[in-house]
Amino acid sequence: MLDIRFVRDNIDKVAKALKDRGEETAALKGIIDIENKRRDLIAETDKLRNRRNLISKEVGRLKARGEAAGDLMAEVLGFADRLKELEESLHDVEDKVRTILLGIANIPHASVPIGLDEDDNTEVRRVGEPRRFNFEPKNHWDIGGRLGILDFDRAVKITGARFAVYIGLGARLERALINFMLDIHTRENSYIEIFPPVLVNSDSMTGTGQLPKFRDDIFKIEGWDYFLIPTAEVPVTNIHRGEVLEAKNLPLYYTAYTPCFRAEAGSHGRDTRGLIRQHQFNKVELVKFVTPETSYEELEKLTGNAEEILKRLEIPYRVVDLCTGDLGFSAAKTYDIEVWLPGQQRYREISSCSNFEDYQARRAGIRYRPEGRKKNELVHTLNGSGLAVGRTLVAILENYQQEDGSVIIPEALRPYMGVDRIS
RNA sequence: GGAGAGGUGGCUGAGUGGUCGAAAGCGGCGGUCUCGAAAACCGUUGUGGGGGCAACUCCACCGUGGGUUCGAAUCCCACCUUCUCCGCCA
Repeated sequence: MLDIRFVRDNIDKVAKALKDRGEETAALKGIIDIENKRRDLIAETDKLRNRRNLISKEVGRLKARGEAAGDLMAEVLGFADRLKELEESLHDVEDKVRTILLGIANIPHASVPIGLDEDDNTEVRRVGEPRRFNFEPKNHWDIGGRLGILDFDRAVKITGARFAVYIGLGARLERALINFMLDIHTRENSYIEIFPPVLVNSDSMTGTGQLPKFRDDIFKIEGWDYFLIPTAEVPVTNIHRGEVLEAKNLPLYYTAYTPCFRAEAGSHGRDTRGLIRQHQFNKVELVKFVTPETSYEELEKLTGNAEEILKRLEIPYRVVDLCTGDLGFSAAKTYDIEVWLPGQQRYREISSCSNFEDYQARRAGIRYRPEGRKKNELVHTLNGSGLAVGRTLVAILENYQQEDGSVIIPEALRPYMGVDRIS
């Protein structure tokens, strides 16, 4: 959420930001009027409340002395209805302002390339050489199917489309990857491990920005104000919702493995086969709470932490700087990490690392008290996948496949697998 | 699921209708003392918002949302939540 005072004073900047994102600016129309109305209402209600408070005190004094106070009490009754009306209008207008603000996307950082869609993203770096195959590399669903470690047909029976059953060494590989990632992040990069609830309430979903705008993308539990998390970002960021953090405890680094659930509304026909786009998938997430002046430096470090996993696994990837049109709703800047998939002959997103600046912190009320200063400030929040586990498994199957259909396990993963090949 | 007791400032904890935004203690910060520190003593110390260049001033906030009243931390209703006992349960 943007600061209403910022919006009021910089309406042109906000409009340009939305335009750069390719979003409607209609929401901005009238927000200034509503905000002015809000402030007028505050002035008027406060004036009446002040009068009422003064009178009430006087009534108290008079009654203590046993004197009559009927006239004063009558005066308050004279404007009681008016005050009630004003308070209701104020309530109403405050809700309106908040609703509009909740629907306005974050302002992209100045360094974000202007562009329409993913074709305008800027490649930042490429790491690792795609392997040359002396045979036609297969898709991961073919590899996994033949090895008997992935079963999509039975998942349809159990649940439906966009689910998978992992079997035997397939299940073990998924679990090995989770442990491998968590171990690196906790032991080498001092992230604190979290295992959060995977059902969250609507306040949490609003805090990180999924609600109210992206209701269709998430699963809701019928009859409850509970939602299945689309990412661990939601419960982990909301750990500190409504809190004032100690400056000396910042930056805070958290990592969490969770299953993630996405409705994938509007992506019918895309990635219908295989593990790439599932309703349920595993992810190890990295979340940071930092002071504003360090957040961009922290974004670079966080992205590096995610990249480290692919380096250890020796899988080629590239990092792209998302353009304004591809940037997520709450993010000010995002780096995507894309792995090379020989089966598709292209790079596919495996991690998204973002700096939200104070956008989520303002929604969720996450502040800190800066050293030596009196006023509390909003923290900056960041998060990134470190990594999407299912897609990492895909990358391993496709990059490490052999002509005979077997798959070699990357060196770094062997202690977690207990075997060096799946065949 | 049933019965009961609670939710007050960073923490502990008083406050059951009228200068209560809230006693007291602890903690924090500043100072005196000290070579320095501790102790002791003195002072200070919640959040958000409106107006004002500022000094300052006003409003709101005692789990959340409603209600009663001239006036609510205090009374009423609903909800959330914590604890204890019983039941159930991986």
